[in-house]
Amino acid sequence: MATLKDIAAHCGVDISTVSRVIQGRDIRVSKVTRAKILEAAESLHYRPNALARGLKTRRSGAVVFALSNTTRYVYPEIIDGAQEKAEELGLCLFLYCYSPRQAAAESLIDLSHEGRFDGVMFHDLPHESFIEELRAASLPFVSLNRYESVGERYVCLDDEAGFRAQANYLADIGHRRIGFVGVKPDSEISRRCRSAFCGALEERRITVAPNLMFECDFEGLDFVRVATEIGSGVRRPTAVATASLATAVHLVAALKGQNVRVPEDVSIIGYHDAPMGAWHRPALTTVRMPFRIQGRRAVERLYDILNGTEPGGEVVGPPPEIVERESCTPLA
Amino acid sequence: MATLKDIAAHCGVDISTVSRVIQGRDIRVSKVTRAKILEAAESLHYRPNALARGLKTRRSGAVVFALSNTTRYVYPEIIDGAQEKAEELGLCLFLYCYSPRQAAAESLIDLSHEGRFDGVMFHDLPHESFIEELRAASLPFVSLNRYESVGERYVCLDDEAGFRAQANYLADIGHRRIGFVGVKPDSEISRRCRSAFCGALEERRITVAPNLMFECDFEGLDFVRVATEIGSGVRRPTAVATASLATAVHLVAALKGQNVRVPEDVSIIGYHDAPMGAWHRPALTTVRMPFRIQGRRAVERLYDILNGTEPGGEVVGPPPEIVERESCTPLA
DNA sequence: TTGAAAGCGCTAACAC
DNA sequence: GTGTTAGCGCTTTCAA
Repeated sequence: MATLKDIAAHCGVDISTVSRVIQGRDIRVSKVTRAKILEAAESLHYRPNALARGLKTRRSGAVVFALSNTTRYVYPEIIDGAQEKAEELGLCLFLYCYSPRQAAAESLIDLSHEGRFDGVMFHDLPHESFIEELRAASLPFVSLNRYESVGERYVCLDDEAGFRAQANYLADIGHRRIGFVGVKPDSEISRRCRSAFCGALEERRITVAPNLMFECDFEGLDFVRVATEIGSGVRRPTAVATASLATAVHLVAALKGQNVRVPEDVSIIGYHDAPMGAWHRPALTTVRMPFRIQGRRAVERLYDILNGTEPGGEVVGPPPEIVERESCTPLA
Repeated sequence: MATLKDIAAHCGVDISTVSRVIQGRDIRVSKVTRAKILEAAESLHYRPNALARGLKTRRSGAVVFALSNTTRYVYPEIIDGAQEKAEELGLCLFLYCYSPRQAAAESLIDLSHEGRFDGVMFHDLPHESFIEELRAASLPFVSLNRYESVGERYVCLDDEAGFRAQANYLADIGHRRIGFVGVKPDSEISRRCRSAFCGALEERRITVAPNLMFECDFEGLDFVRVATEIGSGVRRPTAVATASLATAVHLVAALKGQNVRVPEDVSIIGYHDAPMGAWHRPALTTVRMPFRIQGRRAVERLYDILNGTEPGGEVVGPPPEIVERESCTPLA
């Protein structure tokens, strides 16, 4: 690999001059010298050595998106947005998948202390003390989920608006007996989603019956139970909203097992969109949230934090949008 | 962060002595000194600076798993195995998600030239010239898919055995009119899978009718077409094998749209296993492949390559295993 | 068994 | 506008 020294030798100048030109932020270099250096760098395929640079500047120039499981439907869009912004800012974006064997915060802190990256963004909180440990270690972070403990360090979606949109859509197309399948019992986010959903319906004088409020443990097989209760109830709902796309997929499958047809017998609306939503049969009506933009903003904010600015927490737009497909049908 | 210098000062020895002890591979240090140093390192929470070390050794100590899309069902298991082995070897494993905007090989090569990682493993080939470009750039790599162009640098699964097992299972439980839904038309791997599957059946004097051989484009909605052909054919198959778990999921959904029940009307067997297989209704019978071990071996081999040994290409065991669930039923 | 010293490639004062 | 210089934290050869 070519180094500054090579370019300097090639151009008959000092490496400090080359360094200035390569960094591009210094005008105290003559046009001629600059052009000569740039040309040499190009032809020698020069790439600055991130290790040497980082050793000097105490910055690796890399940021990490930490996650426990790659397969969530929403990740590709977040990652793509994040990657796009990272390219624009000259940062290197890696994903880091902490394993069940590790204490997530600890392994991230260790890695950052080794100088492997400068900051981290994440969606899930792998364990209770996660945020506090990052904070105690002064590891710059951005949360993609709003949690009370996060303070100002979040870039999140407007889930209140999302669930209100979901509720209003069902009401708009005539549904009155409505169910809701949330996720992750007892989390703050779970509560927030539920109350936004129910609140929007209440404004329209629609109440969600307690026996139609569910919370599904993703890891288990609770969908079967939910589907049974939905399918066999005396007053079956005409529509059910779910708090994720995957939940909708599983619910439809489980309902099928109960001989409940979607959308003929019951309409299902998901939350978040992904290719699966369109592939699925019936294609899933859902609420589209701006994940790509969230990814972009998260990296941008991490960049700001690394540079000493710390603007307040942020809710990214644009507003949620209903994607109408096959799984919801108006109530005649 | 504590440095070697801090520890040296703390113990009243030279930093070179500390360096030897920290690396752990040098016996030319007295027991007493060693213990003292180790204790100091512990209490100061010393972490070697990967940038400084890498600058000197010309090794970053990081390897990358490159992929285009995180959501594939098989990745978590590969990643977990890879991560596990990386921990054992003292390597740092990052995922790198190349974007559609970039030339994948080029961006990986650039990053490696910056010294950000030493080698790369990957499952998919993002573009035709990928391998050749990596090779031309002398970037160490391991492919998780066997391709002719890869040479010896692969660690792959025994898909021939997998598809034979799949075929034999269906035959064992009495099916004779059998269909097959492959993926990715015209790829080498697609051809290999198909011929292994058909070959195993032919040995039992079962022929797969040409109109029951499908290749589904994942991105499109071909599943509906396939399901229609399967469902409406005069001689409907009693069982259909698919080349992925996701294919099985989509196929079941699409068949449902044709009022074809699984497994009552037709048995479906997937390929590869993942949590989705158990969650799905009907739960999916499938062929379990040793992905975790593949991930482990890939990192191990990358490590070997980085250290100058280049053993031959490798097919990892143990042999495939049929996971019997609900989607297949014996033919009476 | 331990220390001295050079240098990996780069940045950033500072001097000219 | 350009060069000189010191040093980031570490490894490794050589000498003691």
